[in-house]
Amino acid sequence: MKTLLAVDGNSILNRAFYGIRPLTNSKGLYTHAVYGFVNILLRQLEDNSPDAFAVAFDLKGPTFRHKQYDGYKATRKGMPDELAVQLPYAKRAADALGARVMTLEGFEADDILGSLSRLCEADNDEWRALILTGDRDSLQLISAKTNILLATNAQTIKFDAERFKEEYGVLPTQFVDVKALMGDSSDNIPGVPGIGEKTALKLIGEFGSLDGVYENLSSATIARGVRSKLESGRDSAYMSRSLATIDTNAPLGVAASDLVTSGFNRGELLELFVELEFTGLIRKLGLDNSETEQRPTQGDDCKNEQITLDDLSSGFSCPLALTINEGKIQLSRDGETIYELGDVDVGKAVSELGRRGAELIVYDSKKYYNDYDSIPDDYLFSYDVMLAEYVIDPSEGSYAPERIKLKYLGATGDSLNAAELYRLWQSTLEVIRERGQEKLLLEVEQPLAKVLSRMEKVGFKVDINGLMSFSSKLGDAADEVRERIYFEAGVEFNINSPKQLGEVLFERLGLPSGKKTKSGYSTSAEVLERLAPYSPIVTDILEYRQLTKLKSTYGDGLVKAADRDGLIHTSFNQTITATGRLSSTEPNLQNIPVRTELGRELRRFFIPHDEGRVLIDADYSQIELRLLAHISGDETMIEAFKNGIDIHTVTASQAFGVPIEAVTPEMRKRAKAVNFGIVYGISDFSLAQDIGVTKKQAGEYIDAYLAKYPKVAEYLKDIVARAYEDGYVTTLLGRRRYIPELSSGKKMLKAFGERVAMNSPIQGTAADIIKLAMINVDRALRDSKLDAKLILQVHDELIVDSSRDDAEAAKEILRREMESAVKLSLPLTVSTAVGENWYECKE
DNA sequence: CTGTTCACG
DNA sequence: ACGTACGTGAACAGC
Repeated sequence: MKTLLAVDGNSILNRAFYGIRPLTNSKGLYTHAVYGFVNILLRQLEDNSPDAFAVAFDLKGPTFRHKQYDGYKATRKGMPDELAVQLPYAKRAADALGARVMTLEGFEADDILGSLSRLCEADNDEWRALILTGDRDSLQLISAKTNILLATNAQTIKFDAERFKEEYGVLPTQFVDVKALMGDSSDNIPGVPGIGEKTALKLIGEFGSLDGVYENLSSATIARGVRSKLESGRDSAYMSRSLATIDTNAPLGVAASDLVTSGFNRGELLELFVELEFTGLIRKLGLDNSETEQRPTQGDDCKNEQITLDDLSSGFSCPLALTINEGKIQLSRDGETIYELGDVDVGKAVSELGRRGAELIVYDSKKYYNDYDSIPDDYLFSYDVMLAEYVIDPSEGSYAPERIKLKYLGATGDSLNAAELYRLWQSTLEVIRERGQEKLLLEVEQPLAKVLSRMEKVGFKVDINGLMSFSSKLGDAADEVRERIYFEAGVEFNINSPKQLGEVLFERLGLPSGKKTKSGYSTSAEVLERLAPYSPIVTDILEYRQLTKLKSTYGDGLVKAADRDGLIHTSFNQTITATGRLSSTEPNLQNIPVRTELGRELRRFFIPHDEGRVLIDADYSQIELRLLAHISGDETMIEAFKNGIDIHTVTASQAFGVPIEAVTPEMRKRAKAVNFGIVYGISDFSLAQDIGVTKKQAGEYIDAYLAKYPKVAEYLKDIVARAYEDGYVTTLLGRRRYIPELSSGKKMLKAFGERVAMNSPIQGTAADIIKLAMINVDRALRDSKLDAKLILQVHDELIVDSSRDDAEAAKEILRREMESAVKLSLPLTVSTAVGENWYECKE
């Protein structure tokens, strides 16, 4: 006998959804339900080797049961969004696994399964049916030729007639009659009010059927209370039975033999699993291209030719992918053949290839610029796959070769050979072109990588001795404060442990505890500041925190990071942020203290490379607000900037309805907070928190602001609407950020997505602009032959290390190139300062 | 390895 | 009734 495996798709998907902890892929798409769904299906396919395979799904619309009874499933909530988004993927998965995906208008998946099993019953022992579901309702379908595979959270149990009888004490065919009496709260089937499972099973067991029960109502074995309930619930019982009965005669229009499976569609499965990032399943099923196709990836599979540098004739002037594997240079010009260069210096090879006009494709060009000194100072790679992928999707999180390969080639493994790289060039370039992002990649990110490499190599000089002595002073100060804290607390403890500190403050000393964190009391500065009036210990703790932070992160941290010459070479990461900004690590030079005086002192130890040199600091004034004015086109705001009036004062004057001269410092402070809030995607709550007014008042400020800057209000509304429409937002140079949070069902996530939609175009455009400026500044400084070099970028600020003689000229180049990086409807202004150290570069 | 805190734009 | 600004990185504590 042949086997038909018929699956209740919705039911299995549901089980997986609730049974597995939520998981998303890197795009934020929920995937756990599909993951569980696929695994359950795979397991059953393997265990039962069915000849035919069908997966049935419910449709959205009403079924015949709804027409019969208004209340049917009325208490069911709709599918949560996190599950709904996975439904189409489950259908694709079912199809790719070789199933016939079936739906039928007016019927539920259950009815399709019932009707399929009926087909098997009626066919002279050619077919038997296995029904996979998580729903016990289907147990009524059990027969000699139909078994149920009941999926529970832990396992899948096979139900045949015997097993059913064991568990329920009645026959499968009697199951609907039991339901008729007991009802089903999950489907809102009423049954007979007051009759539960126990009574229902007993009654049906005794009288055989619903009819039997009602024919014997007067029987002595029925208790009086039960009898009266049965009498008044008679109509409800019959209606309930009808609702609970699975239709086995739905018009399917197929025979079991039509559902014979042709097995996995491996290509489809691979594509789907790549999108969902089910790497484990790809491996398990061996879907990886590198094993299933005759494509080159690893050693033996690909055509591998040994060549020498001399062999590289003019034939190699087309784009060439270059990788280094096990110290050997590999080249590919077609994505198939790998040419392996013998023992050749990488820098030499690159410059030789460049001289012959070859355009080289690499992965992570900055690394090559940094690692191979013999690459000529003006040499640029033609294409960087890592940066390309960042431009395609800056929120991916990881740009490891492993992930990019999986996404475009469906190949696993973390190595990258030249043939693979070549194919990644083809695939990513296609996407980049489609979206018009060539300029962003080829004229911004790629040239920037070279600039960043130069900056990293030059480094920022620090005064190590000065830094060490500052650090030790911080240590002494911290020791003193620590003793005071121990005295005030009456106990010695680890002040830097939030756990221990919380115990001391809120339990031992009994201070009023406010906010909580996941793991206990919050002891953040915000909380402690509120506690200051209660005990002098909190001010000491705040001071202790500041001192130890400055000492360990900056004092000691920077000393450790400096090389023997006192140079700090940070790493600029170009593929971290979702907005297009850079980040800086090991050490982070983008968060050197400035806001408090003591912290700011650290900047005195950031000095030029030599005696006779100076630092030049140039920063964009209010770049984000200017961009808000430009992007929204708000005339009032644009005018204010054009006239050079302080924007926060103008805002205060507008929002409070007073003349400019009448704006008080407090008004300006609040207006400034609103300006910031707007850029971040404001909420009244947070604004209130920030400036210490009521939520209501904060709301009024926002309303007043938006009324005075109507185009800003319009921009914020429009950008959110567009983000919902497109699923992403863009910057001036076409940088994209996808916002999957917007399609989340969760209110909080959605609200977050909306703030991201408001903020990213502004923050991202500012990032675009300073990147352009950096490329132009670097080029202009080099062309001018001035002795001045870019050494640091801090988001809206550039720092140059210059000879004293060239400082004025370099400063003007900085200003000019930064101000003219893009042309907007209002000027971008830059303020500059020159000093003996970073601290002095102010005003 | 995660959470908390705090440094920056 | 709930938790809230946007974007980062480093140090430390404590599982």
